[in-house]
Amino acid sequence: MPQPPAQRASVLFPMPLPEPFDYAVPEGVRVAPGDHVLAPLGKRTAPGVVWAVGDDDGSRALKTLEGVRGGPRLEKPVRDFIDWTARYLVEPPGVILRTVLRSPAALKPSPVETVYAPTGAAIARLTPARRAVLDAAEDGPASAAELARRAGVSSSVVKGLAEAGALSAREIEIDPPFDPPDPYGEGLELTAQQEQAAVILRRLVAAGGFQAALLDGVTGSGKTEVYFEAVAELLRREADAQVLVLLPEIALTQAVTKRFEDRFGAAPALWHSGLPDKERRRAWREVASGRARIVAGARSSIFLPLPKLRMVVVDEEHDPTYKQDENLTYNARDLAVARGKLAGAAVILASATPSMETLVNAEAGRYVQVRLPDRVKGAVLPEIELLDLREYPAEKGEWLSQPLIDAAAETLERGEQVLFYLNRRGFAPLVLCRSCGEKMKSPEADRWLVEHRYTGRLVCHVTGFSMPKPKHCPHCGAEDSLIGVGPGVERVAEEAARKFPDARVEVFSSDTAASGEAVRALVERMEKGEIDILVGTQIAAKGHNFPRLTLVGVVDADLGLAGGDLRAGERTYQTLVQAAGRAGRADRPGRAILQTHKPEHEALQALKNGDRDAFLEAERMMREVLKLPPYGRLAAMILSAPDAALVDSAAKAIAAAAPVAEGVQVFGPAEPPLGVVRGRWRRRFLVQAERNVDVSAYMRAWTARIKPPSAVRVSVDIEPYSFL
DNA sequence: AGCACGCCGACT
DNA sequence: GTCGGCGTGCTC
Repeated sequence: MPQPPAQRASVLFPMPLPEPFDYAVPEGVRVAPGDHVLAPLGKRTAPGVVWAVGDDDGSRALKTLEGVRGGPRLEKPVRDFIDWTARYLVEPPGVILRTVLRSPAALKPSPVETVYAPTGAAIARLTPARRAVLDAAEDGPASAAELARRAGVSSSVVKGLAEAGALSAREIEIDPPFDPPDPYGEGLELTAQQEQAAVILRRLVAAGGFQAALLDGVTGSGKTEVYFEAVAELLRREADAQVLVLLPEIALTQAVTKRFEDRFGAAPALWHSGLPDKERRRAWREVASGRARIVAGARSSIFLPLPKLRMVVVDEEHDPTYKQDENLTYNARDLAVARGKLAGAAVILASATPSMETLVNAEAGRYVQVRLPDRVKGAVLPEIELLDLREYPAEKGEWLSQPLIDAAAETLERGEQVLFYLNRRGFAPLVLCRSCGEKMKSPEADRWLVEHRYTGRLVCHVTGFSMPKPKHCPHCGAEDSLIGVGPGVERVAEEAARKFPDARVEVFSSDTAASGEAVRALVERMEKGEIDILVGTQIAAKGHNFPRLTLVGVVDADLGLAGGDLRAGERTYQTLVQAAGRAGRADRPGRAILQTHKPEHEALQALKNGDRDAFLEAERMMREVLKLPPYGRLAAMILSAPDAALVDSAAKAIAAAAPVAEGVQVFGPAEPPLGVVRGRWRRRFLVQAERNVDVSAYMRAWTARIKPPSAVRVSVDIEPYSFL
């Protein structure tokens, strides 16, 4: 009998190796691409995933696979996405695989636990201890330890009852599947306009395959209800289809989960980077096995291996938190579109203030455009007023001007809530000496130290450096001469508490809500009306729905209009629209008051007149002339090393190795605004290319030509947001 | 990522 | 004389 040819398997490891490695497949073993295997790697055995299978041509002596692990196979669209993302982000594919395999424990089946329930059988010797356990078991099946705890006895009593036949033992999965969604449930009644939008999206789902759509609707227009209709349509059509809903990290609150429950009768599988191990394991396994149908998560969930992905929703698609800047740099919104293409899934990008990138794609006809210009249920867009601070200056040392204070007083009297928005953490953005004029600077970055009064410290918001506020000026030695200048949220909160002594005032910033959990708690207290005045940074301006919030006061609308960030104008506009959009989402009319020194600025005028198009047109022209995204492409290369001489010599060599290519310009090396971060000196190159240039390919070619010393770290950022 | 090899400083 | 620091290089 002829021997079948020996098989060879290429295995990708979740490590920064340049490519998959080849292994011989043992006789009698069958593997397919996507299978999880164990393979010898150097002196150890490492887990990996089969990337390709072929005949072993014997051209190279291969080691042999050590075993096949169980676990849900990574399907072709997921593997394709890993390969595509690796090339796009200029990373080894194993690095992307590693982020996909975020819960190694999830490859094993769910651990089980034995639970006991009463059988009702009579029992000969019913001691008090046994009686107590049987009573406790009436409350529902539970483990031996749990029953013993409830009954206040030892767990051996439970075992005894099980042997005597009064309790029956059953194994249950500790990680239970998620309840299936019911696509036939009643949604909220749609307005005519929402129904029109829903029809377009349903048709898009019915057509099947990849298509991206922009769902462009003002705050409060009911975008969620509309895309829920598309989700329901999909789940009705395809019995095993999966949906991924991306949300800004901050939006993963009780309120959002509840909306899914109300519509589909079941909570979605939730995913974010802070998930505890047990929940992470459960969610990953259920998602990867295809059992979880609706997954809602933060940006990292774009890497979940959904085998039957048919729809991706990116809610608040313009939100800058979709861009991850640390470790692996990626923009989940961009990856979502690519993933939809590879998986043949519909992609819905929803926003009240779409990014320029998405708008241009929609207008060029690459995305279907769906508009929702009105708010629902009679809720109207807040009236936006510009308050000229030159005309109504605040009192000296204060930041709220009289008309804003009056408006807040009226709002509180009606039992409604106020948000004062100021995108500045801490108490005062600058600390100086009254006696000699010395300004307190961060030791490692060219930044002022910010006074935080709650902690009594001076903090650098860039490096994280902090020190207690000194009693004496470090320059001239004068005592108690250091004073904070300018407003931060803490100082405005202090002022609000002074003006409204009976109001419950709280600060909402990354200092007072450091974890996702703390954010959720604060949002819930605001929803319940346990806070009267919220003084918040950016973090407070994102997609929450506070029905009793009817006044938003923007303390300094000019902040962010200046500065070198290419998206500063766009982002200021988006943030102010979002902040203003907080007001009056339910049936109460809202008001937004923007304090400004430049009421004539085009961004503010556009806001006031509700004229988004005028603002966008100005922004678009600027980008087009400067060949900035989406009219051009950007990439950055960032070097860092423990000393300046090393990073400079490496930068020189790397600059010399930059390939010459048509339509590509390389700027740098430049010392970035944050020249030194955590003891590492940094240098930065910026690559600007024509729209038709494959900037990832350019960066791959460049990085392949350099071999910097190992102490120098090199990272690539495709379409950078931050220029620090 | 691991893990080994390798070449310079303080210890029994 | 050795133990061990982490810089460098390799893993099919």
